[in-house]
Formats: sequence, structure tokens, C-alpha cells
Amino acid sequence: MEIRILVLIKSRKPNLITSRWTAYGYAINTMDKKSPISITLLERANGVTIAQWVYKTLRSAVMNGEILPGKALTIRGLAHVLDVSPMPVREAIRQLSAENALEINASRRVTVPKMTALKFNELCEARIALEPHAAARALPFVTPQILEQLIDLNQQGDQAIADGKLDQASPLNQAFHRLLYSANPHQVCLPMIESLWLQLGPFMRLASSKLEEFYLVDRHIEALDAIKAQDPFALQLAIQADIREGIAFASTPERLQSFVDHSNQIR
Amino acid sequence: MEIRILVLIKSRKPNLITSRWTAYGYAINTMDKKSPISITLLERANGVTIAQWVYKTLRSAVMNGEILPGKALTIRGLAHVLDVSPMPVREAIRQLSAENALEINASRRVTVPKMTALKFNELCEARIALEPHAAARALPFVTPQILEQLIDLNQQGDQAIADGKLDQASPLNQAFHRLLYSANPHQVCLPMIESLWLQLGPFMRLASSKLEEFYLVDRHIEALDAIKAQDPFALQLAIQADIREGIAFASTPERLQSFVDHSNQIR
DNA sequence: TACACAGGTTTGTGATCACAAATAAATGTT
DNA sequence: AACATTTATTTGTGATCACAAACCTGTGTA
Repeated sequence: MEIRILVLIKSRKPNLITSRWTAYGYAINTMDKKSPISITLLERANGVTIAQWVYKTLRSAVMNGEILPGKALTIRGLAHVLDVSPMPVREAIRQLSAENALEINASRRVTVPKMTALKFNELCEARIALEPHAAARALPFVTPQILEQLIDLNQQGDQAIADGKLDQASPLNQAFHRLLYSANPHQVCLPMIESLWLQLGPFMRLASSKLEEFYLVDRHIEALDAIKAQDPFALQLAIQADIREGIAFASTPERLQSFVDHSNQIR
Repeated sequence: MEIRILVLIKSRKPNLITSRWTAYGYAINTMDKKSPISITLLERANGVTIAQWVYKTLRSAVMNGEILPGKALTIRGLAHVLDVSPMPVREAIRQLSAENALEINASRRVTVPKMTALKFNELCEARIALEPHAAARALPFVTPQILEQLIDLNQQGDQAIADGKLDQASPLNQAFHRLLYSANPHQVCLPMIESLWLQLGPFMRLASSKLEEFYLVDRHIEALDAIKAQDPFALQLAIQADIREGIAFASTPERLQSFVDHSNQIR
């Protein structure tokens, strides 16, 4: 049962009436006091444990910027939203914090980390240190079949952009990179690269929401050419250029700072 | 109570007597049937949660090669050894597997991953891609105080080697690198680098146990000189050389393979 | 001797509960 | 009106339990 009434209540948050008594539309039912977290639920495949499903769901929510940086997440709150017990949520949170996708502060509160301009630079430079390397190490293992899949993914990405389906472009871009790097059967960099993507993801999403027009560019053609030519150096250059141009919206420190402010200001 | 008797028992493992009945010194007490996992317990600092303590303890056990690659770990078994409930062990295992220090196979069995020659190469090349980069990014932030601490750590390391305390050398070497990289206040690479160390750790320990004499060399002097000169390129070269020489015991594919075989053969 | 099968046991998973710490809210004081 | 204090609530942590799946081990069969 939920009763919504307009009532004068005390609060620390100053308002127009007095500094102590403010008008609020307040739900008596304590259930509604909980902060309005809403995340898109993924489909739960067969044979997947609840903990894994919670992990993937939370991961995609973070990646897509559905959880605002700085917002406190609670185990019970998430468990309630996801309609599971707190147990799998605990494990998922622990796993995500190990990947630096979530932050656990000293008093054990869980948040999506806030972005700073300097941290953004560090993350991008780390990508540039790792991804061209991973690409070059994978190059000898790219079979014609994989090359074909890469070409296909690239075309899908171009098509998505042409159709204005910008929300599909980023996952397709990631799929392109992931497929290339994982051609290497002894790949050890991919988890680290995914962690970097995960840390950049929410910011990219929130920042791009500020752009009226968001021109997506990539250097996949050059990368594919380098693969065909089995030229590791050209491939590294293409991947590096691809990364740098993907963050061109932060071309100057001032623009980057304005995006950072924007992504942290949203309430 | 433990009773050890020599008894003929059936077993799948063929032996000299018949293929089905073998002689075993067998402990009747079922408690002793459990695999003999023994790990050194770390001290539990004040205010540290049990889960964190379990995490650190397991982490150091993996790093020091106390748990043999391929050996199945059970939550209850570890909980019994560590004298805690299964709950914190679950969280620690989940965290370590997210850092690729432990492997969870399809049927949810937890093991320390086995090393292969190719994976070893990948891990080392990943270190070389990341660590010089992290060093160069940290260089502008190395204060005179940090430089002093680095010099001190280097001397401690040299002293440990001179005193034959080889078990102290590796942690001191890691501390040197860690301190350098973490001079950068916006460091994002360190968790990834630590993950690489963690994956290499058990193998390095098991491999070095095969060496009668294990000459430890480092290029810390060159690194310190480069820091003093604020020369990022020289620093990168020094770190790269430091890493490469640290794995010189695997100088040829054949030698590496023999170490891999050895580290996986131990029972 | 090799393989399949059946039993008993162990194991991971997920739910629930108790408790102390942390947070939030209300009250008191200046 | 601002700050300190008390009270109430929420929260993370860790323990215990139930259950199904996986595993081990001995037995039967070809």
C-alpha cells in the first residue's frame, strides 16, 4: 500500500519555505524512499548462474551509463530491483570492483567511479599502450575466416551509423576490436582491455549525450588492409589512430573538462 | 583420531599388484582424505574484514606458489584451513578469478591456472608493453622523497641478494616497481600490472626452485639514473631491460619448456 | 581389462538470519 | 539559524542451511 501526500517535513536540505521545514511530495510507504535505480535487465540464458547474470546485467548497466557516477549502490537495493537475493549481488559487485568498474570506498559504499580529465587521459593512453600491442600479437593468428568476420562487423558498424542507430555502433566497434585481439589463442591482454573499456564506458556515454551530433569515425579500413598485408606496424598505427579519433570529441583540455563536468553534474 | 594402516584397496590408479587392487597407506579417518592444502596465514590487521584477509592470504599463497597449478580448490576446504565460514572465501575466490589469478572451469572448479610456454611469452610481452609505459607516465610525478625511497628499496634488494635471502628479493623488486608506477596520482595501469605479476608469480617461484643457483639481476641503477635525468625514454629502456633480464632463465624455448614441464609436473 | 552404471558423498549456489557499523533523521542546545 | 546530540533505520558482513549438480568410488558387464 502506498500513500502519497503533500506534507511539510523537516529536512536538512534547504528549500523555499524555511531552512528546516520543506514541502515535499512524500511517500509514507518506506519502500519508496529508496533511490530510483532502474537498469535494463538482460535475458538470462539457460545454465547461467544467477550471480553471472547479475554480473552481466550490472556490467552492461555501468557500461551504458545507466548508473550515474557517484550514486551509491546498495546490495539490498540492487537485489530488490533484480528480484534476487543479496547473495549473487554481492559476488557480482565484488567481481566488478576487481575490474575497477565499481569503487568500494572506505566505509564500503559502492559507486560508479567519477571521471576526471587526468584519469581520462590515463585510461586512453593505457588503451594506446595495450591495444596496438594486442593487435600486433594477434595478427599472425588472424585466419581468413576471422578476417571475413571482421569485415562483416565493420560493415555492420558502418550501416548502423548510416542508419542513425548510434547505440549499436559502440558495441559493434568493441566487437570488432575484441574479435581481432582474441584471434591470439594465448591472449592475456583482453581482460585488461575490457577493464579499460568498462572504466571509459559510462563517461563516453554520458559525454556523448551532450553532443547534438556525434560523428563516429574509425580506422577499421586501414586496420583491415594492414591485416591483409600482414603488416604489424601498419596495424598498430591503424589501431592507435582508431582509438585517438574515437576520443576526438575531447580534442582540447577545455572541451574535455566541460564533458567531465557535465557527466558528473547530472543528478 | 587418525589411524594409518597398510591395506589393499581398489583403485583406478594402476599399480604393481594388479590393475585394480593396489597397496596404499590409507587414512581411515575421512577428514584426512582431504587434499593436504597448507598455506601460510597472514596476520589479520585491525579493521580488516575477514573477506579481505582471506583475499590477501590466498593471493600471497598463489603468488608464492604454495598452491600447485591444476590442484582443485574447494570453498569449504579453504574455509576449513583458514578457519572461517565459506562466505568470505567465496568472495575472495571470485575476486581473484576476476584478476585471472584463479581459474573457474565450466563445472565451477577452482584451480591455479597452469602455465604454458606461449602464455608465459604473452604475459612477459604484456609486461613490457605496460610497465615502461607506466614508468614514463609516472616520471613527472617522482618527487625527491619518492626517489629516495626507490634508492632505499633498491639497496634493500641488493642487500637481500648479497645475504642470500632470495625469498625477500622478489617482493622488494616488486615494491620498487610498484612505488615507481604509483607515483602517478592518476595511475590506472597498476592493477593490470599487478594482475600480470600474479599470473607469473607461481610459475616464477616453481621454476626458480629448479635452479641450483639463481642469479638475480636488475637494471634499477639505470632506472634511477633515468629518473634523476628526467629522461622518459631512458627510463622505458631501463624498465624493459629489467623485465627481460628478470626472465633470462627462460632464454631459449627449450629451457622455457623444461621449466614449464617442471612446474606442472610437481605433484 | 576396459567400459558403463549406480550408490553415496562432496561441492557450489543461493536464500535467510543475526549483528555491528554506518547512515539518516529527528531532537536538543546555543 | 547553525551546530551538537540522540534515536531510528539502513547497510555490509559473516554464518548457517537446503538443494541440485558434480564428483568419486565401488560394482557389474562385455
